[in-house]
Amino acid sequence: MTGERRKFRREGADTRRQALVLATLDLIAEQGVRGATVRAIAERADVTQGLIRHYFSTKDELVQEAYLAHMAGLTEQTFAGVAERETARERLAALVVASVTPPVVDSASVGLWAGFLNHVRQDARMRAVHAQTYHDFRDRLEGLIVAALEEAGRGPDAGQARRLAIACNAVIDGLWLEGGALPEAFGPDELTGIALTAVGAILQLDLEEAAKT
Amino acid sequence: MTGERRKFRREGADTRRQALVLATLDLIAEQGVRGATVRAIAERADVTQGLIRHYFSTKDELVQEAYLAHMAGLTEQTFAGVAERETARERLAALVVASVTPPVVDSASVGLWAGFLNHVRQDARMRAVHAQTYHDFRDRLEGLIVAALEEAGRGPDAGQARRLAIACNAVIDGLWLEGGALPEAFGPDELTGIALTAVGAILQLDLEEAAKT
DNA sequence: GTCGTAATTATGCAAGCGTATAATTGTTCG
DNA sequence: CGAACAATTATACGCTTGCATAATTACGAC
Repeated sequence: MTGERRKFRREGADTRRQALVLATLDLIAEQGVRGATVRAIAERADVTQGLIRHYFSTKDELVQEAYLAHMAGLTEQTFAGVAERETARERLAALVVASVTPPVVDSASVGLWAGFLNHVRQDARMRAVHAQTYHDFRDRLEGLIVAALEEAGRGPDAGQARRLAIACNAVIDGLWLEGGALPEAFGPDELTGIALTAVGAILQLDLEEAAKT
Repeated sequence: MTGERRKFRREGADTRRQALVLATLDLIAEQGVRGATVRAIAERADVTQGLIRHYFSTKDELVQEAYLAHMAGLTEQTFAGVAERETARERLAALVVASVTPPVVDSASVGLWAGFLNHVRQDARMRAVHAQTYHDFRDRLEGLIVAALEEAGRGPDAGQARRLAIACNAVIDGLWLEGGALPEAFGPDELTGIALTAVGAILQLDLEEAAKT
């Protein structure tokens, strides 16, 4: 019984890095940050742990890249299908609906986000990623809000637009969070209706009709 | 130089348990869950680590109790001073303001909450505490909303009341979260104004005037 | 007082962690 | 075909972790 050395295939750097990032996200989502050990990540990505050090000089570096990937994916999922809509109001409604619907609303995704938050509070680079993601999303939301209001003949000034975007973003974030953290607390389409009504009330726009398109 | 054994005082069980819980919360808030090791907690509480096992049969038990204490404290802080107000609308406004103002809005507090969330997703007992805290807060909020609307001559039905409470709760949660996670992103009283306007818009009530009382 | 006991300290252990480094092996290029 | 090189595996080290257990000590009861 000679201990046989494991066979392996060579892969490009991008492929391997991506696989490791994906494995990291899976593990954090499933078992929290504690479960995402170097050994577990390597096993999930079907490599040995030494390889991680070959692509990331430290584990924090890997975690940081995973965070970036997760946040980018979240924003992308949320805005998918928004641009196709005809009117600005419909685009806004589509964004609101997507924000509180799977796959964006998801227990694992919220857990992932929460797991990262403490890293964010301690690492300056991760804090920068966090701030950038947040402002990026809010700016795009603000753009949609301004367009929808102008479409309705009401152009808000800059200060108003900012405040409206913050408020709408808060509703969306709050519902996203609660929907992910307590999935069984809400009915199937309940969050969608509440989100449209609430954002509509804040902006004084009828979004519920616009969402049906 | 004989290694001198450490002097100590005997304390009641309640005192020590509370001290350990407080030390745990401090550490999680400051350094995240990773920093809250048994040894660090003991040092912060000025005892040796063995004592923790004397009061809590496992570390998770201590963490669970700390979570309970934190959530209870948060709710208590939020509702402090609400009952004293004259009208229901003023009470509601006071609650909204308190929810997005320090000490409730606080980076460490949000970090603490996020740090617990992953424990919550994995431990059934912690999930129960989480759900209970959330529903408790939302029910009290719903009570205030119904009272304020009735005061204004508009009594919502049960379904409406529930949806309004969920929406207002989402605004509050979202602003609480963002205010705590990105303190520098908002002006001093900005969150207060936005919260009052947004909740007021959802309920179609003027809360900004009521908050001045 | 001194005695009993519960509170507290001291010490140790096995497991898991991130990281470092040396040994192999697949791949590419002449 | 063979040599060079990077990708990958294998192994090990030092540290920290949560938990266990034995040794001490403060404090109240009598």
